[in-house]
Amino acid sequence: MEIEKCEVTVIHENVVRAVKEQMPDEDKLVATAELLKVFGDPTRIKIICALLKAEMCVCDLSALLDVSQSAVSHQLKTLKQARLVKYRRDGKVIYYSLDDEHIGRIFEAGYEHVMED
Amino acid sequence: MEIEKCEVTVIHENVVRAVKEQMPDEDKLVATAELLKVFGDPTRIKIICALLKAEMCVCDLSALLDVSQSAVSHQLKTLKQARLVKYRRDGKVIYYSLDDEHIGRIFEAGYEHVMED
DNA sequence: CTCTCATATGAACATCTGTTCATATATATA
DNA sequence: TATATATATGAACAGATGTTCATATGAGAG
Repeated sequence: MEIEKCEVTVIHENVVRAVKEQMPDEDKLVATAELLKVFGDPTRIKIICALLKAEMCVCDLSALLDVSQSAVSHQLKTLKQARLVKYRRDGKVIYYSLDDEHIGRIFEAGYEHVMED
Repeated sequence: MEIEKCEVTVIHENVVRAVKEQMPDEDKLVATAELLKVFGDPTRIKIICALLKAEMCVCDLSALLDVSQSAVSHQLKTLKQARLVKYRRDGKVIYYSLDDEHIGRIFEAGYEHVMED
Protein backbone atom coordinates (compact mmCIF):
# COMPACT_ATOMS: atom_id res chain seq x y z
CA MET A 1 0.00 0.00 0.00
CA GLU A 2 2.86 2.31 -0.72
CA ILE A 3 1.70 5.48 -2.35
CA GLU A 4 4.07 8.29 -2.94
CA LYS A 5 2.60 11.37 -1.43
CA CYS A 6 2.89 13.86 -4.24
CA GLU A 7 1.56 11.60 -6.94
CA VAL A 8 -1.75 11.66 -5.22
CA THR A 9 -1.80 14.77 -3.09
CA VAL A 10 -3.89 17.42 -4.72
CA ILE A 11 -3.71 20.54 -2.68
CA HIS A 12 -6.44 22.46 -4.44
CA GLU A 13 -8.96 19.97 -5.70
CA ASN A 14 -11.41 22.57 -6.84
CA VAL A 15 -8.85 24.47 -8.88
CA VAL A 16 -7.60 21.28 -10.50
CA ARG A 17 -11.11 20.16 -11.33
CA ALA A 18 -12.06 23.54 -12.77
CA VAL A 19 -8.93 23.80 -14.90
CA LYS A 20 -9.29 20.22 -16.06
CA GLU A 21 -12.70 21.05 -17.48
CA GLN A 22 -11.33 24.03 -19.35
CA MET A 23 -8.35 22.21 -20.80
CA PRO A 24 -8.48 21.53 -24.56
CA ASP A 25 -8.22 17.98 -25.83
CA GLU A 26 -4.90 16.30 -25.26
CA ASP A 27 -4.56 15.76 -29.03
CA LYS A 28 -4.91 19.43 -29.79
CA LEU A 29 -2.32 20.37 -27.21
CA VAL A 30 0.11 17.80 -28.51
CA ALA A 31 -0.49 19.07 -32.04
CA THR A 32 0.13 22.63 -30.90
CA ALA A 33 3.40 21.59 -29.27
CA GLU A 34 4.43 19.78 -32.43
CA LEU A 35 3.65 22.84 -34.52
CA LEU A 36 5.54 25.26 -32.31
CA LYS A 37 8.44 22.86 -32.03
CA VAL A 38 9.05 23.37 -35.75
CA PHE A 39 9.62 27.06 -35.07
CA GLY A 40 12.09 26.16 -32.35
CA ASP A 41 15.21 25.71 -34.42
CA PRO A 42 17.50 28.52 -35.62
CA THR A 43 17.81 27.28 -39.19
CA ARG A 44 14.10 26.68 -39.59
CA ILE A 45 13.04 29.98 -38.11
CA LYS A 46 15.44 31.76 -40.44
CA ILE A 47 13.91 29.95 -43.38
CA ILE A 48 10.45 30.92 -42.21
CA CYS A 49 11.51 34.51 -41.68
CA ALA A 50 13.09 34.64 -45.13
CA LEU A 51 10.07 33.14 -46.87
CA LEU A 52 7.98 35.75 -45.13
CA LYS A 53 9.66 38.26 -47.43
CA ALA A 54 9.78 36.34 -50.69
CA GLU A 55 9.49 32.89 -52.21
CA MET A 56 12.90 31.36 -52.68
CA CYS A 57 14.66 28.32 -54.05
CA VAL A 58 16.93 26.02 -52.08
CA CYS A 59 20.15 27.49 -53.42
CA ASP A 60 19.11 31.01 -52.53
CA LEU A 61 18.15 29.99 -49.01
CA SER A 62 21.41 28.13 -48.69
CA ALA A 63 23.40 31.20 -49.72
CA LEU A 64 21.29 33.64 -47.75
CA LEU A 65 21.51 31.72 -44.49
CA ASP A 66 24.97 30.31 -45.03
CA VAL A 67 23.80 26.76 -44.44
CA SER A 68 24.64 23.80 -46.66
CA GLN A 69 22.23 22.86 -49.44
CA SER A 70 21.64 19.51 -47.81
CA ALA A 71 20.81 21.00 -44.44
CA VAL A 72 18.36 23.44 -46.01
CA SER A 73 16.74 20.66 -47.96
CA HIS A 74 16.36 18.49 -44.87
CA GLN A 75 14.80 21.35 -42.93
CA LEU A 76 12.47 22.19 -45.79
CA LYS A 77 11.30 18.61 -45.61
CA THR A 78 10.45 19.10 -41.95
CA LEU A 79 8.65 22.34 -42.77
CA LYS A 80 6.75 20.62 -45.58
CA GLN A 81 5.64 17.79 -43.32
CA ALA A 82 4.38 20.31 -40.80
CA ARG A 83 2.56 22.07 -43.64
CA LEU A 84 4.34 25.32 -42.98
CA VAL A 85 5.65 25.70 -46.51
CA LYS A 86 4.45 24.86 -49.97
CA TYR A 87 6.41 24.74 -53.20
CA ARG A 88 6.11 25.03 -56.92
CA ARG A 89 8.42 23.69 -59.56
CA ASP A 90 9.69 25.74 -62.46
CA GLY A 91 12.07 23.72 -64.54
CA LYS A 92 14.97 22.62 -62.43
CA VAL A 93 14.22 25.12 -59.74
CA ILE A 94 11.79 24.59 -56.88
CA TYR A 95 10.39 27.68 -55.22
CA TYR A 96 9.32 27.49 -51.61
CA SER A 97 6.90 29.82 -49.88
CA LEU A 98 4.90 29.91 -46.67
CA ASP A 99 1.80 27.77 -46.85
CA ASP A 100 -0.41 30.22 -45.07
CA GLU A 101 -0.37 33.83 -43.87
CA HIS A 102 -1.19 32.41 -40.46
CA ILE A 103 2.39 31.17 -40.14
CA GLY A 104 3.61 34.73 -40.05
CA ARG A 105 1.35 35.46 -37.08
CA ILE A 106 3.06 32.80 -34.99
CA PHE A 107 6.50 34.04 -35.95
CA GLU A 108 5.53 37.61 -35.18
CA ALA A 109 4.07 36.71 -31.80
CA GLY A 110 7.37 35.13 -30.81
CA TYR A 111 9.52 37.81 -32.35
CA GLU A 112 7.62 40.63 -30.71
CA HIS A 113 7.98 38.99 -27.34
CA VAL A 114 11.73 38.78 -27.83
CA MET A 115 11.90 42.44 -28.80
CA GLU A 116 10.11 43.57 -25.65
CA ASP A 117 12.96 43.22 -23.19
CA MET B 1 40.32 25.29 -56.21
CA GLU B 2 37.49 22.91 -55.49
CA ILE B 3 34.23 24.71 -54.93
CA GLU B 4 31.00 22.84 -54.55
CA LYS B 5 28.50 24.29 -56.94
CA CYS B 6 25.48 24.89 -54.76
CA GLU B 7 27.38 26.48 -51.92
CA VAL B 8 28.14 29.36 -54.18
CA THR B 9 25.44 29.36 -56.81
CA VAL B 10 22.90 32.02 -56.14
CA ILE B 11 20.17 31.82 -58.65
CA HIS B 12 18.43 35.06 -57.80
CA GLU B 13 21.03 37.44 -56.52
CA ASN B 14 18.70 40.38 -56.33
CA VAL B 15 16.12 38.51 -54.27
CA VAL B 16 18.76 37.21 -51.88
CA ARG B 17 20.24 40.67 -51.45
CA ALA B 18 16.86 42.27 -50.85
CA VAL B 19 15.79 39.67 -48.33
CA LYS B 20 19.14 39.80 -46.57
CA GLU B 21 18.62 43.49 -45.93
CA GLN B 22 15.21 42.87 -44.45
CA MET B 23 16.26 40.02 -42.18
CA PRO B 24 16.33 40.79 -38.45
CA ASP B 25 19.55 40.34 -36.50
CA GLU B 26 20.78 36.79 -36.19
CA ASP B 27 20.63 37.11 -32.39
CA LYS B 28 16.97 38.03 -32.40
CA LEU B 29 16.10 35.14 -34.66
CA VAL B 30 18.01 32.70 -32.51
CA ALA B 31 16.30 34.11 -29.43
CA THR B 32 12.92 33.71 -31.11
CA ALA B 33 13.70 30.10 -31.94
CA GLU B 34 14.79 29.47 -28.36
CA LEU B 35 11.59 31.00 -27.07
CA LEU B 36 9.31 29.02 -29.34
CA LYS B 37 11.24 25.86 -28.68
CA VAL B 38 10.06 26.02 -25.09
CA PHE B 39 6.47 25.78 -26.34
CA GLY B 40 7.42 22.74 -28.40
CA ASP B 41 7.03 20.04 -25.78
CA PRO B 42 3.74 18.38 -24.78
CA THR B 43 4.34 18.60 -21.05
CA ARG B 44 5.41 22.22 -21.16
CA ILE B 45 2.61 23.37 -23.38
CA LYS B 46 0.13 21.68 -21.07
CA ILE B 47 1.64 23.50 -18.14
CA ILE B 48 1.42 26.78 -20.03
CA CYS B 49 -2.15 26.09 -21.04
CA ALA B 50 -3.09 25.21 -17.47
CA LEU B 51 -1.46 28.30 -16.00
CA LEU B 52 -3.39 30.33 -18.52
CA LYS B 53 -6.48 29.42 -16.50
CA ALA B 54 -5.16 29.68 -12.96
CA GLU B 55 -2.01 29.84 -10.88
CA MET B 56 -1.12 26.41 -9.57
CA CYS B 57 1.34 24.59 -7.39
CA VAL B 58 3.56 21.74 -8.49
CA CYS B 59 1.43 19.02 -6.95
CA ASP B 60 -1.70 20.30 -8.63
CA LEU B 61 0.01 20.44 -12.01
CA SER B 62 1.39 16.97 -11.43
CA ALA B 63 -2.07 15.61 -10.69
CA LEU B 64 -3.82 17.58 -13.42
CA LEU B 65 -1.44 16.52 -16.17
CA ASP B 66 -0.68 13.08 -14.80
CA VAL B 67 3.06 13.68 -14.91
CA SER B 68 5.45 12.93 -12.06
CA GLN B 69 6.27 15.67 -9.58
CA SER B 70 9.89 15.53 -10.63
CA ALA B 71 9.13 15.90 -14.31
CA VAL B 72 6.86 18.88 -13.64
CA SER B 73 9.51 20.48 -11.49
CA HIS B 74 12.18 20.01 -14.13
CA GLN B 75 9.97 21.52 -16.80
CA LEU B 76 9.02 24.42 -14.56
CA LYS B 77 12.72 25.10 -14.25
CA THR B 78 12.97 25.30 -18.03
CA LEU B 79 9.96 27.60 -18.14
CA LYS B 80 11.45 29.75 -15.40
CA GLN B 81 14.76 30.08 -17.24
CA ALA B 82 12.91 31.15 -20.37
CA ARG B 83 11.00 33.67 -18.23
CA LEU B 84 7.68 32.20 -19.21
CA VAL B 85 6.53 31.62 -15.65
CA LYS B 86 6.95 33.36 -12.33
CA TYR B 87 6.21 32.04 -8.86
CA ARG B 88 5.36 33.09 -5.36
CA ARG B 89 5.87 31.17 -2.17
CA ASP B 90 3.18 30.71 0.45
CA GLY B 91 4.50 28.56 3.27
CA LYS B 92 5.46 25.19 1.88
CA VAL B 93 3.57 25.73 -1.34
CA ILE B 94 4.93 27.48 -4.39
CA TYR B 95 2.42 28.90 -6.82
CA TYR B 96 3.36 29.23 -10.47
CA SER B 97 1.76 31.55 -12.97
CA LEU B 98 2.51 32.91 -16.42
CA ASP B 99 5.03 35.71 -16.34
CA ASP B 100 3.29 37.81 -18.89
CA GLU B 101 -0.05 38.00 -20.73
CA HIS B 102 2.03 37.96 -23.89
CA ILE B 103 2.75 34.27 -23.38
CA GLY B 104 -0.90 33.50 -23.92
CA ARG B 105 -0.76 35.22 -27.31
CA ILE B 106 1.89 32.86 -28.58
CA PHE B 107 0.01 29.83 -27.32
CA GLU B 108 -3.21 31.06 -28.89
CA ALA B 109 -1.54 31.75 -32.23
CA GLY B 110 -0.34 28.16 -32.36
CA TYR B 111 -3.54 26.66 -31.01
CA GLU B 112 -5.73 28.57 -33.44
CA HIS B 113 -3.65 27.37 -36.35
CA VAL B 114 -4.08 23.79 -35.21
CA MET B 115 -7.84 24.26 -34.94
CA GLU B 116 -8.15 25.52 -38.50
CA ASP B 117 -7.87 22.23 -40.34
C1' DC C 1 14.89 20.06 17.25
C1' DT C 2 12.51 16.67 14.72
C1' DC C 3 9.17 15.16 11.59
C1' DT C 4 6.47 15.82 7.55
C1' DC C 5 5.63 17.33 3.20
C1' DA C 6 6.21 20.45 -1.09
C1' DT C 7 9.59 21.23 -4.17
C1' DA C 8 14.25 21.06 -6.31
C1' DT C 9 18.13 18.85 -8.23
C1' DG C 10 21.80 15.78 -10.06
C1' DA C 11 23.03 11.60 -12.42
C1' DA C 12 21.86 8.17 -15.62
C1' DC C 13 19.69 6.62 -19.61
C1' DA C 14 17.14 6.12 -23.77
C1' DT C 15 15.40 8.77 -27.41
C1' DC C 16 15.31 12.48 -30.55
C1' DT C 17 17.48 16.02 -33.52
C1' DG C 18 20.35 18.47 -36.86
C1' DT C 19 24.29 18.33 -39.59
C1' DT C 20 27.50 16.17 -42.79
C1' DC C 21 28.81 13.15 -46.40
C1' DA C 22 27.92 10.47 -50.21
C1' DT C 23 24.78 9.56 -53.53
C1' DA C 24 20.30 9.45 -55.96
C1' DT C 25 16.66 11.76 -58.66
C1' DA C 26 14.79 14.90 -61.93
C1' DT C 27 14.92 18.33 -65.41
C1' DA C 28 17.08 21.07 -68.97
C1' DT C 29 20.31 21.48 -72.60
C1' DA C 30 23.76 20.16 -75.99
C1' DT D 1 21.77 10.10 -75.23
C1' DA D 2 25.18 12.30 -72.36
C1' DT D 3 26.14 16.01 -69.31
C1' DA D 4 25.25 19.61 -66.04
C1' DT D 5 22.78 21.33 -62.28
C1' DA D 6 18.97 21.85 -58.62
C1' DT D 7 17.14 19.28 -55.21
C1' DA D 8 16.24 15.11 -52.28
C1' DT D 9 17.51 11.43 -49.37
C1' DG D 10 19.64 7.79 -46.44
C1' DA D 11 23.17 6.53 -43.15
C1' DA D 12 26.02 7.91 -39.55
C1' DC D 13 27.31 10.56 -35.74
C1' DA D 14 27.60 13.95 -32.11
C1' DG D 15 24.99 16.61 -29.15
C1' DA D 16 20.57 17.84 -27.03
C1' DT D 17 16.35 16.54 -24.57
C1' DG D 18 12.89 14.54 -21.28
C1' DT D 19 11.96 11.22 -17.93
C1' DT D 20 13.03 8.45 -13.89
C1' DC D 21 15.18 7.49 -9.62
C1' DA D 22 17.30 8.74 -5.55
C1' DT D 23 18.18 12.30 -2.68
C1' DA D 24 18.55 17.10 -1.05
C1' DT D 25 16.50 21.44 0.49
C1' DG D 26 13.42 24.34 2.89
C1' DA D 27 9.43 25.61 5.51
C1' DG D 28 5.65 24.67 8.87
C1' DA D 29 3.86 21.81 12.74
C1' DG D 30 4.41 19.51 16.84
